[in-house]
Amino acid sequence: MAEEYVALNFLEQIVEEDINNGFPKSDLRFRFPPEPNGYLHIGHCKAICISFGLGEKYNAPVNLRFDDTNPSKEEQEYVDAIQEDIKWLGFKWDKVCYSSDYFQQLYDWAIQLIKDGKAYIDSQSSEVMAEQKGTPTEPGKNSPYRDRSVAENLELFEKMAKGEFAEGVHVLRAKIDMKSPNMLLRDPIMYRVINKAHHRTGNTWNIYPMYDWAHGESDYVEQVSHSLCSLEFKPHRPLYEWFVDNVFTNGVKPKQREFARLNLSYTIMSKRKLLKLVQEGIVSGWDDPRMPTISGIRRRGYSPAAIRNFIDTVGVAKRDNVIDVSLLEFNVREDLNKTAPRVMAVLDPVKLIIDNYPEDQVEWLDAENNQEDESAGYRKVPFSKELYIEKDDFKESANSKYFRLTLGKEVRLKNAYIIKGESLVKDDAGNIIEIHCSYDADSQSGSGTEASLRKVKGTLHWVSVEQAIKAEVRLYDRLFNHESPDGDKEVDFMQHLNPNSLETITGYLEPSLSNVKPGDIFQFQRLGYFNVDKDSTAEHLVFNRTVGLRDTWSKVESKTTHQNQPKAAPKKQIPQIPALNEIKKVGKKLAQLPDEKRVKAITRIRELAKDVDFQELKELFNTSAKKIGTRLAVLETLIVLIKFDKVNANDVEVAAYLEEMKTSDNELLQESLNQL
RNA sequence: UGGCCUAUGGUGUAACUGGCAACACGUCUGGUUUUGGUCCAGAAGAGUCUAGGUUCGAGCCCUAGUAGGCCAACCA
Repeated sequence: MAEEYVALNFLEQIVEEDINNGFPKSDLRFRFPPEPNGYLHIGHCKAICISFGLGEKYNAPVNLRFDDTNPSKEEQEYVDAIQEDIKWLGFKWDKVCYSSDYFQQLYDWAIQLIKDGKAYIDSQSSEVMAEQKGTPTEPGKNSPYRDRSVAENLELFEKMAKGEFAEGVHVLRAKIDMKSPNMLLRDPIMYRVINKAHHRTGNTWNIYPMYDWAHGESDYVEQVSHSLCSLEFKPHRPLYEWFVDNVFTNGVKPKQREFARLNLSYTIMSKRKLLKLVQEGIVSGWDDPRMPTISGIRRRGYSPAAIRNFIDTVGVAKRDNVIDVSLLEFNVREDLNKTAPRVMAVLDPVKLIIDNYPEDQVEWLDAENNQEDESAGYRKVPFSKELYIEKDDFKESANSKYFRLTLGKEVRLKNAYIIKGESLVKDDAGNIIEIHCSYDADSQSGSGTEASLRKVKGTLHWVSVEQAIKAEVRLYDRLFNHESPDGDKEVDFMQHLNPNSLETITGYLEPSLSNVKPGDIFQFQRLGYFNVDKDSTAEHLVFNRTVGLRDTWSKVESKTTHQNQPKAAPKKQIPQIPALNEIKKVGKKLAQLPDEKRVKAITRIRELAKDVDFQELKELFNTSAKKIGTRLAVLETLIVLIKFDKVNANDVEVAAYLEEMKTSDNELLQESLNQL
């Protein structure tokens, strides 16, 4: 009977609660408010999915509103790109709006605030104003212009609007509270003079509203019910509400709520920094497939469904987070696996010659397009005496873990025959230039013969040398080789660029791929997903590697054969945490650990203990008796400090503590005490 | 030295008015497989930042700490 409870994120809970409190469902309205000063990136996808997702969930309208209040940074190019990106993600907005649509209304409201004595013209330099503003720990001081007469304010404001003043001479400020602990409430600027043409209003205005003034009022004009933004706007909320409250007459009063933005490991999200990559030519443009921009990941071959699933799985909450890129990649593979046709392509070729195959024969064999989707059907692939296979798929000698081609062993050629390695041709330098094999003519795939049903361990992909078509293949790797490229305060993010983020090679493809169009996506079997780049032409095909397949073999391989080689990818950086914190962490579960592990953990604690400050440790002296693990860790740490003469065992507090420990009947504690 | 926010396995998110901490990714086993992919079965991994308190009972409530984030642009 009871309705099944579905977990809601905290924003959905807020909406749900409002509805339960009588807010009419039909008044629900959301908005996505990008500033058109750059391209949207994967982080924006979260914001888009949240607001548009709520719109879909409650069948409520969602406005796309360009927050275009600063003509010195904003451009039409971005407006267009943003619309394209949102459409591509599959969302539909109710109206396209612009903050600039409300410039007149905002101006009128500003005049009203002046008349109400709630806003004034300040005529000081920005430096002086900044000084008067105080600091987070000291209150600010009132501007000498704070009590200008309404008439004078009105006159100056009108002249500002008409362009009679140069930039920086006067600003309009809200009269709130220069002593507020919230810096944003210390008489924030509402308008500044900017003598630049606006991409939509041209030269109509010489003053432009600041974000805080424009944003809440725009929400109110549009009757947005829930205005959702990222956490850094939390301190703006009181100001948002102050502005709305001071113009509100009727209708819906919009409500701002904040969520944690998305961060991705090995990625930067700052528009400013992304712009730098573009401007310095590190990448080919905003849509370079290595960029985290929506246009970049689109060009890379990521699908809208994959991205929406990804955003869904990361969830919405209020704490800072760093999502592992591998989760994004998982979602991409998951979606592409269902839809991408399979083809064969060899990217690092070596010639394979079938000695017992007729010289000039070409067979066109049936190949299944997608075993995940029966309706995808079959295609023909040419088979002949001379093929290419991947260099990696052959080893002269290998252990039993290696399922691929070696001399004397059989493997299956995908969609074709079973072959056996016979001999090699090498050049003077000892490089393998030809692998010779024999094939079992009765073993053709799908023929149903006894030979064809034989189990062989490995299956290789291949292409026929004669019919193969060449293509440029761009192999991408992460743009940065640091988990948090801009999280490092000492090192500039540019220092963390991965010099090998793009490798361009020539690949050999089966001929069915000769008629592909930009955007088409395939699985190159056993290699990964690849899509056709927009640079591709009929004469010169260009493929991007979207993402590799999950590769269990590389793990096995690096474990067995490459144990001594350093890892290609840098090890995950473990942030340095204070010794005592780690001791607490290790210590907590100490009592439950099996003996062997506990010995290890204690060794670790003893190492860390040297760096612990006694004053800090002391605070843990009154750990409750039942928390044996923590007590044990504290005791061990203390003993180390005593041994290093950093603490005197006869110190009153120490002695008392040790006495207390002696009264415990816990064996582990007693064991530790025996060290003394 | 101020204000605000946050703290749950390696990562991210759950746990509805307090009731045996769940799901996904990742990791590890095993099975299926003409992709070392997919799929299937299973396992390990946190006792919820610390110390107190309230309660029969706390991840949820209270207090005090600690750690991290945000806030002093005529940016958004």
